[in-house]
Amino acid sequence: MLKKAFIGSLVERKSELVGSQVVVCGWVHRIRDLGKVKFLVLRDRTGFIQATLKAGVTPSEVLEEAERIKLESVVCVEGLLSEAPTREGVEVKVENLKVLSIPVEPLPLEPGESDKAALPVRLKYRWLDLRNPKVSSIFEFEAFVARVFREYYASQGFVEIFTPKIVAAGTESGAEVFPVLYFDKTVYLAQSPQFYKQFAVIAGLERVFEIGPVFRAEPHHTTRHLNEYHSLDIELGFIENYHDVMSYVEGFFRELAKRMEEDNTARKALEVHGAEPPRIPASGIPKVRIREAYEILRERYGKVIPEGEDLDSEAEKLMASYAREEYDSDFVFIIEYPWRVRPFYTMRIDFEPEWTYSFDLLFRGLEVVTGGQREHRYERLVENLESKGLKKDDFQFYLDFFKHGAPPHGGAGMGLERIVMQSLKLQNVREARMLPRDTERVVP
RNA sequence: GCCGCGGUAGUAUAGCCUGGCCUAGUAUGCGGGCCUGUCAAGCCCGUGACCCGGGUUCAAAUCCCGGCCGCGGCGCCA
Repeated sequence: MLKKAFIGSLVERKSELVGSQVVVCGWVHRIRDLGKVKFLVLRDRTGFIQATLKAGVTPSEVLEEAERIKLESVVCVEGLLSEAPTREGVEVKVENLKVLSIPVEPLPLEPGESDKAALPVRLKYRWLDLRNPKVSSIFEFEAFVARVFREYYASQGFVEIFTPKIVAAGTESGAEVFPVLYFDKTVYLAQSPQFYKQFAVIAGLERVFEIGPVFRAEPHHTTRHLNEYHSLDIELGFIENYHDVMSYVEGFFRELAKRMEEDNTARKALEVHGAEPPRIPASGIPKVRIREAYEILRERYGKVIPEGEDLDSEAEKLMASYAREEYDSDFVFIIEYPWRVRPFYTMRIDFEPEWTYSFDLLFRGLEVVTGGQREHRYERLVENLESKGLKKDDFQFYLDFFKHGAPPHGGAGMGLERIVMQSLKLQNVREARMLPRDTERVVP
């Protein structure tokens, strides 16, 4: 390895390393050339460090080589780590220098302040945008969320599964899937692992989770939709009711909030974005029946949502204010959604079939989780399908799973990028995706 | 899909409403020069832009129409 340590760790261990030889590799973030003294600020994802070259001290062939360096050149320097009046408190007195790469044309975007550029420009030159530590911290944070998700559910006895992304039919409707040419037939990109995570539960794995991409062919033009995003899915068998599912969802967010306080990477990301870990009341995330929500919205905010309709995004924001004011919570569960706005596999309430055992979780006013109890009784499932006007034949492969013993079960799907967006208070989900795919964008 | 807003150097912007004072200003980058302790280094010189097409007018970055591209709201959803 050319590089032995991240810059951040060298700086962290400065008290033991000062006075010793170090090798530092990174990108040239700044060049301050005073003629006979030259300062290079080197950067990697973990931090900055100054490298100093001085006429009469640094070997002349090294000084000469340093003349070639431009901003964002990739270099390794070797020298004595010394105390210095820099931000980091140290600098490297360069004795040897290797230029590994020099930009071949002027930079279209300056990494140091790329977050001030317009989003389309940043996305076009994302490899430069990501060099801005404020931007890379988003993806370190995303990895953190995924890691906590994986660790939390594994610790609760869930098995990680990997389901197909090439599927024969859409999950709920046919309209919002991307067709793909698969040998001599048309298949689709999965818009949810829904059927297959239920498959895994019924197949006896009982509790499963998956982190994977999903594809939505909707032509949205908003700050909260992507055509390709990552779904954090869970599904569990032998539940008593859908509150069991919500407990596991809440458990994850509680763990996530806790680890945001403890984890250095997460803390740093929150700090540079001016965000704080979410507030969850000790008494639990509040649960509001959607029928109550209609009333709250009407009486408290003068916002009318007709009975049996879904909440629109304004209503979701208002319910977030309600949760903050009444419960000091950044989260609120909206429960018992109307049957007409939920997919056919949702379990309906026995004595009120127009309503369902389902929920959404709003995080600071944005829907980040959807879940509920699934219908596991074969005949009921067929009825549900018919009630939605769907053809039984199109879903027979799925119905077959339920023919040979299916426990009561439920689950949820969470949008990874949305969780990152809301945690860090980003203005646009695209910022939470390294290379977002939207209606127009397929490169880079 | 429907609706709204926008497009000025590599980047970020001023100018547009109220046409002429625009030979299009500023910052940063880029090229060159000075400087032995800078830290968003500083100073000097230079470089570089009105999305495309049509129209109105003596005169268009500015007003009008069309196109292309971008952004956002709604719907739908994570």
